[in-house]
Amino acid sequence: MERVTRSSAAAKPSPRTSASPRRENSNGREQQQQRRRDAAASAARAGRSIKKEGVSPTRTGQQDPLHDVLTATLRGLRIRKQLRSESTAVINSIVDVIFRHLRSQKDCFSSVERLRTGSYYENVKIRQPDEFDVMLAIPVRSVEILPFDDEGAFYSVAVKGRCRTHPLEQFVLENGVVSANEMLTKFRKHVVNALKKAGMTDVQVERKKKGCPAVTLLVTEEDLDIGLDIVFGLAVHSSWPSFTNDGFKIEKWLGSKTKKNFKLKPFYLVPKYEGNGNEELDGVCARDTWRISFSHVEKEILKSHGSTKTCCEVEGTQCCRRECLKLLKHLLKALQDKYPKDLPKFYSYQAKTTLLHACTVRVHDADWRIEDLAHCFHLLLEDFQRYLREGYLPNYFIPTHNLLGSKCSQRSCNLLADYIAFEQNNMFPIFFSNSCIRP
DNA sequence: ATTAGCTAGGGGAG
DNA sequence: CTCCCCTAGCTAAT
Repeated sequence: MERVTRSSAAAKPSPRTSASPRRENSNGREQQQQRRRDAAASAARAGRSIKKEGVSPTRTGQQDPLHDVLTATLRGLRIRKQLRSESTAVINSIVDVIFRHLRSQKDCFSSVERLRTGSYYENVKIRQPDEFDVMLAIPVRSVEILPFDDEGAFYSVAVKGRCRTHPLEQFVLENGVVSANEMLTKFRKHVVNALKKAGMTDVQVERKKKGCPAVTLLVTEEDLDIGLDIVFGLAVHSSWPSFTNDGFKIEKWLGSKTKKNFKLKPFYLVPKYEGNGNEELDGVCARDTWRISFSHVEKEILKSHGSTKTCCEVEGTQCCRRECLKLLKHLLKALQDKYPKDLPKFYSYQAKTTLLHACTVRVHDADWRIEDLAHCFHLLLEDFQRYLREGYLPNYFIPTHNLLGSKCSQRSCNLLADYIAFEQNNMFPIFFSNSCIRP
């Protein structure tokens, strides 16, 4: 464990409670901040004087080697500022070209809205700025949404009253449903045309993948390959499907007023299906169905994730919710790299969902203090292992939708749980393997 | 549509 | 470590 020692010596935990503000305009403000710094320092001293107890990571873990390991790991996961600048510049210019092109169309695509979603824009992207998700969604009203599967994840869309002037009319099939497949194909053509018109020949368009709601673009920037998912979607302005009624339990965490406001917002449907697309139900083909998405809500609650408004603000207490998610994502990725045969079908959305469930149970900011990172991460891993052993991880919004569904066998779930347990019990040796350390 | 003010986060200087 | 500055993204006023 020589490496652990070396690394923990290098990493000094720095509670953000003692971070200074950017500007200090007045003396009163300065004094106030000095008082806060003093308080933080004395709290840290008190923490250090508490004796270590028990086997699980201690709270107030400043003296805990595990805390140092995790802090050092998080440091290594940070995205370099320069890389960030370079990649956002190129990504933004591409998205801009596509967005403007769509807005200038004569069809329904002229009303698309741009939504930056996914981990990069949620500030939980790790290591490299190499994956971007942008959803371009058409707002729709007067449509009827019918569940396509038992779990409530997939839906078909029909235009109410078959009105001739409905913007989606050109994509309505004989059976009355709006064809996800045809809309995605048209969307794809628009994207390709936009890039061609702008002369962006260095942007590769990835082959269409069955059941994938995005046009994936590949950009090579210096020594970094960037994947840009342009996700197509419908923004449905009507009440959320009843399958959401037992999910999204944020009342105790973020409050019922917050929840009510979220439920006034639209939900999204993306052209996505499972299987080969030919399965039919009530005359609707799977390839013409949509999967529900709440990525706008996920982004917003990850950004303002505190039960108090001041969580993580300079004036407030610092929490480790996002840090826990970064670590879990990183652990999952590292294990997948190490055991590619065993763990093919896991993805970071499962990690995000695990965190959302954890926030729903451990609702207070005090349950996630940054000093308790090791303890909080420990609990999150316990949660994740429990879902894996049960073979059931409910979608945060649609609890009947199992994110460890058919594609994740119970065998691979158990294996992943075993690997996680081993890492947890051995100070995460995988965080010290070559692939996890930045040169 | 443009712009100014704000926050989160990286990182450089000392 | 502290202090300070920079950038990207977002929001709301104009």
